Amino acid sequence: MKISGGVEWGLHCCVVLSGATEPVPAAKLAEFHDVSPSYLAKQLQLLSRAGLVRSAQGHSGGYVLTRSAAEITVLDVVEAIDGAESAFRCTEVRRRGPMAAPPERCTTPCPIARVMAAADHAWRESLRAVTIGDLTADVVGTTPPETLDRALAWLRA
Amino acid sequence: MKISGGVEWGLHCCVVLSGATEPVPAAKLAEFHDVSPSYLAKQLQLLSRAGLVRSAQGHSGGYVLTRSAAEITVLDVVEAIDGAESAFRCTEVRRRGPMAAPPERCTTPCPIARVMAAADHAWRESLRAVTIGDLTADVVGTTPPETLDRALAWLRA
DNA sequence: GACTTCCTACTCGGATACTGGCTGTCCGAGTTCTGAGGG
DNA sequence: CCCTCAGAACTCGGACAGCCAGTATCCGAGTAGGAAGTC
Repeated sequence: MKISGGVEWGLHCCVVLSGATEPVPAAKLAEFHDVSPSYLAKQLQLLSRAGLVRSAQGHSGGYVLTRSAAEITVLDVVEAIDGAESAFRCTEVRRRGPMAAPPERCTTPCPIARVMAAADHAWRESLRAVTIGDLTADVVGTTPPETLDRALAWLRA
Repeated sequence: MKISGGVEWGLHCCVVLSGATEPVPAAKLAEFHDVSPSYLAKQLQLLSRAGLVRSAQGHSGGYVLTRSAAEITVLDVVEAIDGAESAFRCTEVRRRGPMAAPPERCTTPCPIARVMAAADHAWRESLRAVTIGDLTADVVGTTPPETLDRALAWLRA
């Protein structure tokens, strides 16, 4: 099991966007994080489709958050990029083979699927409890103000 | 993000093994679940390497649980087959690019990595709370005794 | 000087190749049971 | 009747191809800003 690497990029981009006041182009975000511009563009498109960011075309265009960073959870970003379906998919093994369970016995989900679904739920709830605003506050609280100003100035330039 | 399909097979096999009294060959487990024998053998090898099952070779050999089903957690099986490392891997994006954080500022993990690690921990704890014995008890409690007997007899034959 | 027009440059968006890991398969090494043969 | 031994069948274990999702990339469509020209 491996989560898409684009999730990390998307989260970093959201944190950066939460501090910016003007639209930030994808190319600038890519250079800021030193990652592939083309591939990062794909992740930003996913964020755009999910309605987390809005894109502005043309000169001085770029990406902006559609709502306050405190209103965007980490889970929103993860699901936008990595998909919302559970990592575990029950293939209904119990209905196969010589001892296949009859359909009338399968009204409730397989116990295994239930356990995996519960774990998946716990994972998602944990991610839902944290917002991009929380992440930004953490970064702001542990970084010298002059460094933050330099970064914002670099983004503007 | 997608979990290996072998995890589901491994869990089903552990439940079956918890009810068997004699070693069960991989081929029989595969036929019981109607899955590829060769591929299931691979998953059973992983369980064997993790020390969850013990293999017996030769005539009337097969696999047996090494300890009581109540002593084997679902997490044990998942980690044996899917690996124990976290699904999220921090690539230390903050240390790259023109605004790279200096090493002395990276004594604590990146906030993003911390959030993902916490979610991963919640997921694992949820899986650790359930044992194979719990799963077996669920199956036994919701299946007619005669069906259970037929299944055990089929395994023996 | 102000307005209109056009043009350029910049932006995103979707369509297109490539790669690593999961999926699926195979054959060889080792062990246990069985049966025959001899004492 | 018991023991020994050889054979055969069955088991696991690791090594070998195939396929799909994720990775990485590119070029075209569309738009905002700016400069030039005109009134």
